[in-house]
Amino acid sequence: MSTIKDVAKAASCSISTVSYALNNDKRIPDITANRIKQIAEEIGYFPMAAARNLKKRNTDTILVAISDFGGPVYHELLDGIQHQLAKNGYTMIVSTGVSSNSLLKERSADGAIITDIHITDESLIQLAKNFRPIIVLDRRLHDINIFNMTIDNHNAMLLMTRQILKKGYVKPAFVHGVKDTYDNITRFSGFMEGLNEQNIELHSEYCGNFTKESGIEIANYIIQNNIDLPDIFVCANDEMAIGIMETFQKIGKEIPNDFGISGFDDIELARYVNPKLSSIRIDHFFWGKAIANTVVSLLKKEIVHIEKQQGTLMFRDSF
Amino acid sequence: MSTIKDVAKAASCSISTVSYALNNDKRIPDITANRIKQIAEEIGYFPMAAARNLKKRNTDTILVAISDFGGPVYHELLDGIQHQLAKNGYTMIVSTGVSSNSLLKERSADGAIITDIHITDESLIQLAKNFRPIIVLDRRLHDINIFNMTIDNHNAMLLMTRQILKKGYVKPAFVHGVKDTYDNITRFSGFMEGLNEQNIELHSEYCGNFTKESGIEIANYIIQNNIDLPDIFVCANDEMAIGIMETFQKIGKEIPNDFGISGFDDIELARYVNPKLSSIRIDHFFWGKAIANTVVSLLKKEIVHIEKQQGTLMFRDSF
DNA sequence: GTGAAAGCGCTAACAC
DNA sequence: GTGTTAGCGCTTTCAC
Repeated sequence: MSTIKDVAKAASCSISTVSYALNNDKRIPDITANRIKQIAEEIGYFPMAAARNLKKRNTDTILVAISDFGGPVYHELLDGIQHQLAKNGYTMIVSTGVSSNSLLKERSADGAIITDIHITDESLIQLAKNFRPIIVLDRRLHDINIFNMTIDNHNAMLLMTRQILKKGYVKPAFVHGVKDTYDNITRFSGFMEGLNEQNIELHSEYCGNFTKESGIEIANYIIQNNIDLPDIFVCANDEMAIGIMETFQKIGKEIPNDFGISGFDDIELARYVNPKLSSIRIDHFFWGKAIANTVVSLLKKEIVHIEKQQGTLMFRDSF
Repeated sequence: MSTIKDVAKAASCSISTVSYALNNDKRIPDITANRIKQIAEEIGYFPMAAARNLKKRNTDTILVAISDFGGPVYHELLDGIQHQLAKNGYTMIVSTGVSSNSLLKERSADGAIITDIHITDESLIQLAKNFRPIIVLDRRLHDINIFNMTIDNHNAMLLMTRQILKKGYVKPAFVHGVKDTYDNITRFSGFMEGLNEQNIELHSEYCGNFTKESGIEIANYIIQNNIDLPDIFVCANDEMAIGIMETFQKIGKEIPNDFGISGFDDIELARYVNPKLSSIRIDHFFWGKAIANTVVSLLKKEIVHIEKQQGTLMFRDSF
């Protein structure tokens, strides 16, 4: 492995000159700089991140911590973040699980974007004591170094609920995801506000965990216990909705004749299930770019204005 | 930000003692070690990666470079890799686009797993001059520091083709993905071997780029130019197959009555389209774990035995 | 315009 | 069992 010393030796100059040349310091004339760059290239020299980071006390890297790579929701978000970060000269690294914690604590990145329910609020607040900025997408935290960029779940769900009630549904059920998560709480509150506006009572509620499997379990539970059906299931996300749909269809129920159903996220599958699932679409690519811009601005100590990301109602055939 | 010096001061000992204690050196008695750990905890000290990496000349991190986060194929693979890497005390970071190149050149990781068609063979071979190990999943490269862990596309496609021909299809077309990629070349060669075994001629071939959109374009091209249809489209992946299916169905074609179709990868959608798409399933989670194990062994300088990952034929309703 | 040298935060060889 | 110290590869201040 070649170091800056090797380049200096080959170019018969000092290491500081090499460093200046490679970092485009204007003090070095172009002729010299180009010669040095050429030699560095020939030798196959590239500055080592660890050394540069240690000296400069920054990494030009942003960490994105996600819950897992399994969900269908992250792709566009990550692509959007990467796109915009690259434009601004930052490197994006993505991690899950225990890796995220190590990377954060070891300060392997200058900033962090968190959407990982496994990382506790406490650990984030602890981290924020000497790490900034932290952008959280999946919760609301109040700390000088933490910035909340969330989806306006409440509003989107309120609008959706209004449309549902307008269609004449009067026995609505809510299907929760992981109960104490930001997404679930705010989606539920938007739904309840919609119900209250029309003085409609909540018919029933079920608790899943945002997975299709939990939707299947809920449906089976209802079927096996012969529980009175709502006339519409309003679900905290698409995956649970799809699980419920498929399970009821297996025993011959017809949607939306026997009951309606709605989702949230507008995953690709929503357009493939039969009937097509009505849902709420978030432009994740756009949102990702906005998040990246915010991190970059924050890193530059600029003043930022943060708005909740709005959703678009996608009416299809499921209610 | 607290450093090892702060801990040393607080514990009234030298920084080396702190370092030893925190790294569980047996020379430090448990009582002392625990006291120091406790103090470090209170102070909120955590070793800085850049400093440790610089000194130790390794990062305990593995980089996974992928083409993008958009495809449906990577999730399980990444989860599998992360799972097994974490078990062995390694941190996984994932990157795309230009980020991958920087991270690699700057030696931000000890090893790399590459499945990114945007990274050229040349740059990989260049990198391999002083970086090891590099595991490539999407090509075959011969270099002392590069290890090829690929899917046995040829064999899987050969087996699939045999079954197709056994069903009586005689006018088979092949739908290419990005033409000079390893996956496309080997899938095509397996297909051709199957044809040759039975002396069946290739009816026609089309060239897409592994996306659903390219499948749609191909189908539209065929329709608009009124081209003679094959009796089966053998596609280099599911997404193109689904694009083709949907486009022909829009003009009233029925599958598999009017023609058959097959895919590769067995993405989740394959089971949701109508008719359900026959495809070739790769156990990506398992494969990911195998890849991680290989990297870890390589890093420990152990001898590794690498086998191509086999696929499973999933016969459904599309031919 | 260029070079010498300090020092970032750590680990580990060496001394005691 | 603990402390002193060199040095990893860079950037940057300061001197010339």
